[in-house]
Amino acid sequence: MGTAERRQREKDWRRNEIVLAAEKIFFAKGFENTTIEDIASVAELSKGTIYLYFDSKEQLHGAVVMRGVEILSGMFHEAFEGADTGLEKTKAIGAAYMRFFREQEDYFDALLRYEFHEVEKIGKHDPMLILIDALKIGIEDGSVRQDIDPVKMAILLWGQTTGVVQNNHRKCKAITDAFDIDCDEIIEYYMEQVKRMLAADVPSGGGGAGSEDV
Amino acid sequence: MGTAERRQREKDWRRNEIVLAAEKIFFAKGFENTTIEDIASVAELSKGTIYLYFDSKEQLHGAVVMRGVEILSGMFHEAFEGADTGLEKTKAIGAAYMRFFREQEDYFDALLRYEFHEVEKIGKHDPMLILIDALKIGIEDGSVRQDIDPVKMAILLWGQTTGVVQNNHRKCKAITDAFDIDCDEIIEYYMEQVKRMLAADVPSGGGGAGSEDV
DNA sequence: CGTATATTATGACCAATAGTCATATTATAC
DNA sequence: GTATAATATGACTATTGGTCATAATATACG
Repeated sequence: MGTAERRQREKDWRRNEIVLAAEKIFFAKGFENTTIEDIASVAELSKGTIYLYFDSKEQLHGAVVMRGVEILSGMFHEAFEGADTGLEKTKAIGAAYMRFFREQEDYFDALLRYEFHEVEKIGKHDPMLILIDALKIGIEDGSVRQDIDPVKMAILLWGQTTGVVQNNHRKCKAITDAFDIDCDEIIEYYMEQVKRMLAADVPSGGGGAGSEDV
Repeated sequence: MGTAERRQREKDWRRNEIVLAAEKIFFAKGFENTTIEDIASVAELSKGTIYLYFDSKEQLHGAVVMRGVEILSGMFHEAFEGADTGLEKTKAIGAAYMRFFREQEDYFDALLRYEFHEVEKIGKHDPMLILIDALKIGIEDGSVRQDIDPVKMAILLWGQTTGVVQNNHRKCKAITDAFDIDCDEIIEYYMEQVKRMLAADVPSGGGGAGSEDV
C-alpha cells in the first residue's frame, strides 16, 4: 500500500512549507532579526515542530540559499542554451549572473551570507561547472583564446565575478560619492574586461582604438 | 594643565587594550563563540566597562578589522614604494595581498566577515586608493595599457581579487578534490591573467605562443 | 470496531548572553 | 577636605536558540 509514500510526500511538503515561511521572514526582517518562533508562527506550527524538520536556524538558512542556487543554476542553463558560440555562452552566463544579482537581491544577499561556510564538495549545481563547459566549447569552436585553462579560468571567473558584484553592492553609494561613477558602469566595464580576457580575436595591437563596442 | 590630555591618553590606551583583548579571543574562538564577558575578563575589566568604550560587540569586531586594514594598508604602501614602474607597483600590491591572506589569516577572516556591512564612505585607508595611484603611474610611464580607466580598474581589481581569494579560501579542499588542482596554482594563474589584463606590451597577436613566461 | 503502536505536534522550559542601569569607586578641582 | 565629575562595577533584564516530556493524531491489525 502507498501509505508510506503519501506520508513521505506530506512530510516533504511540510518541510517545504517551513522553508517558504523562513524565506519570507528572512527576506523581510533579515536573518539575524528572525526568530524561530516567527517562522513557526507563519508556518502555523509550533517551535518544536520546526526542529523536527531542521536541526538549526543555520540549516534553515542553508535551505533558503539552496533555493537561490537552484534559481541561479536555472538561469545559467538557460543562458547557456540560448547562446551559440562558447564565448557567447560564457558572456550570457555572466549577464545572467548580473540579472540574478539585480532581480533576486534577497537570494543574492542570502547567498553572500553563505559565503563564509567552508565548502566540502563541489555540488552538482555548482555554477562553476557550467562555466567550465562553456569555456571548453569556446576553445573548441575558436571563439575563446586557445591558451586558457578552462577549469582554472572558470574557477577564477566565478570567484572574481562574485567579488566584483559583492564589492559593487556594498560600496555602491560610497563609490558614487567618492568618484562620481555610476555603479552600473563598473559592471559594464567589468564585462568588457572579461570579454577581452577570454575572446580569441583581440585586435589589441596598438592602443585599442576600435575595441569599445563589445 | 595637561590633565585632560593625559586622561584622554589613558582612555585611548584602555580602549586599545580592550581591542587587543577582543582580538585575542575572536581569533582564538571565533566571533560568534566569544562573549563580552570573555573579553572583559581578559581585559581585566567588567562587562559594563566594555560598554563604556564600545556600543556593541559588532563595533568591537569593527575595531579589530580596522587593525587588519591598517596592516594591509601598510603592506600595500611598502609594496608600492618598493617597485619601479606602475605595473610593477600594481603587481607588487597584488602580491602583498596574497601574502596578507596567507600570513594574517585571522585578520583576513575578520575582514571577510566584515564584507557584509554596507560601506558609507571610502575610508582614507581604503586599499582601492593606492591601487588607483599605481595604475595612474603605470599609464603615465607606459607600463600599463593606455586605454584603461584607472579608477574603474582599481575598483574592479580590489573586488575581483578579494573574490578570487575568498573563493579559493573556502573551496580549496573541494577544488583540489574535484579537479585535482593545487589552490596556489589558481592564485598564480590569476596573477598571470591580471598581468595580461593590465600590461601595455601584450604581444598576443596570433595564438599567444610565447606568452607563457610572464 | 477497539486497542496497541508509531508518527507528528506542542509549548513550557532551560541555558546562554547581549546589553542596561543604579550604585560604588576613584580621580580632579578648588 | 569637600563637591563634582569621570570611570568602573556586576546584578539584572529581555530575548531567543534549542530541548524534552507530554499530548494529539494517524496507522495497523486482530
